[in-house]
Amino acid sequence: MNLSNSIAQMILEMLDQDGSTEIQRNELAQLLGCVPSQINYVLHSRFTPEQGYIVESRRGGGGYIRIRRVNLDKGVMLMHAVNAVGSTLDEQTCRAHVMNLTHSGILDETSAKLILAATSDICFRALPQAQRDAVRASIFKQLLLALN
Amino acid sequence: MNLSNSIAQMILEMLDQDGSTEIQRNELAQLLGCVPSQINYVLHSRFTPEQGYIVESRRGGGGYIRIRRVNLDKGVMLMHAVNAVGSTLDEQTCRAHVMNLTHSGILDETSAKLILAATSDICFRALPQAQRDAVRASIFKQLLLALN
DNA sequence: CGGTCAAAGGTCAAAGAAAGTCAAAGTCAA
DNA sequence: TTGACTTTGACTTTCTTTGACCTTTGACCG
Repeated sequence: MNLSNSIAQMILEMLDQDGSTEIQRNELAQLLGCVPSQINYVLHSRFTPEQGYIVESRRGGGGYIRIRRVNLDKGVMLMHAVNAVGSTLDEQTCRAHVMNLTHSGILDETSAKLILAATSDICFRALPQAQRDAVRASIFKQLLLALN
Repeated sequence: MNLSNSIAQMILEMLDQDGSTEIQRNELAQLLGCVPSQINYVLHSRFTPEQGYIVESRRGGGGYIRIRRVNLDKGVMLMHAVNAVGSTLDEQTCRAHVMNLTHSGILDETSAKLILAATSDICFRALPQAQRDAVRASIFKQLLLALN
């Protein structure tokens, strides 16, 4: 097997722990007996966002390269939720959806808070009961679409 | 971990007490076994006003360096925006508010997108014109409050 | 007073430590 | 043989560490 594949596999193994790992470029290169920039090549060819990875790094003393696996089907999950909502949506069901997405790691805390705030019944005091759930459904769907 | 991070962490811990701390540059440097100007470096790279800190100091005998965490008046700015909105809010004005808060660094990109989505006219198709601006005002305020 | 001095803290530039870029050379399968 | 993928290494950029030198402040002394 070629060098790049070995490096990729090694990184994959490190990711298996918890979907995230931090490496020292030079150290890893030495361990593998390759040139440091080889690591960059592997990262660019096999750990791209399209392939579901986020790579962050820092230069200088104490520098590092952090690689995280992200949930590739974020878009899919969001669309799923959008499609599950009909033309009306009551507050309880909406909350359930948000919790679901949060647990799946698709919504961060702030986004979840915002969505809950925008779909809370408090916002619709001015409206007759009949219309509240319709507006909530619209807003919820728009919000999810905005995140896509 | 590198020296600068250790220093920063130590300062952060001191700040945890009450959001404000006073250090002696030389003393701290000696404690950490580093050169005193290293402290300045950390202060300049990690405790800037942009990052929500105010650093004051005094030279000479009995000199000191005081570091305070400021609220970057996020709360204040948000409340300001909330108060600026009456019982109705048209889409244009709303957009202006969002842009404003984004520029001030109070809203990140995702939050801004979500707020725009939730207050967009598309969400209120089911409502008569008269009610749209009222609901938008409610939602916008709820959103800002949620961020506080 | 005004001057002097020691005790802080401040500045800056050079050296060091990572990581990033890029283009040239090598490999390999179709 | 060619084109895509790999490998290498020289050079660049960014962040950190260090040390020499500068400025400010307050106390003390004549």
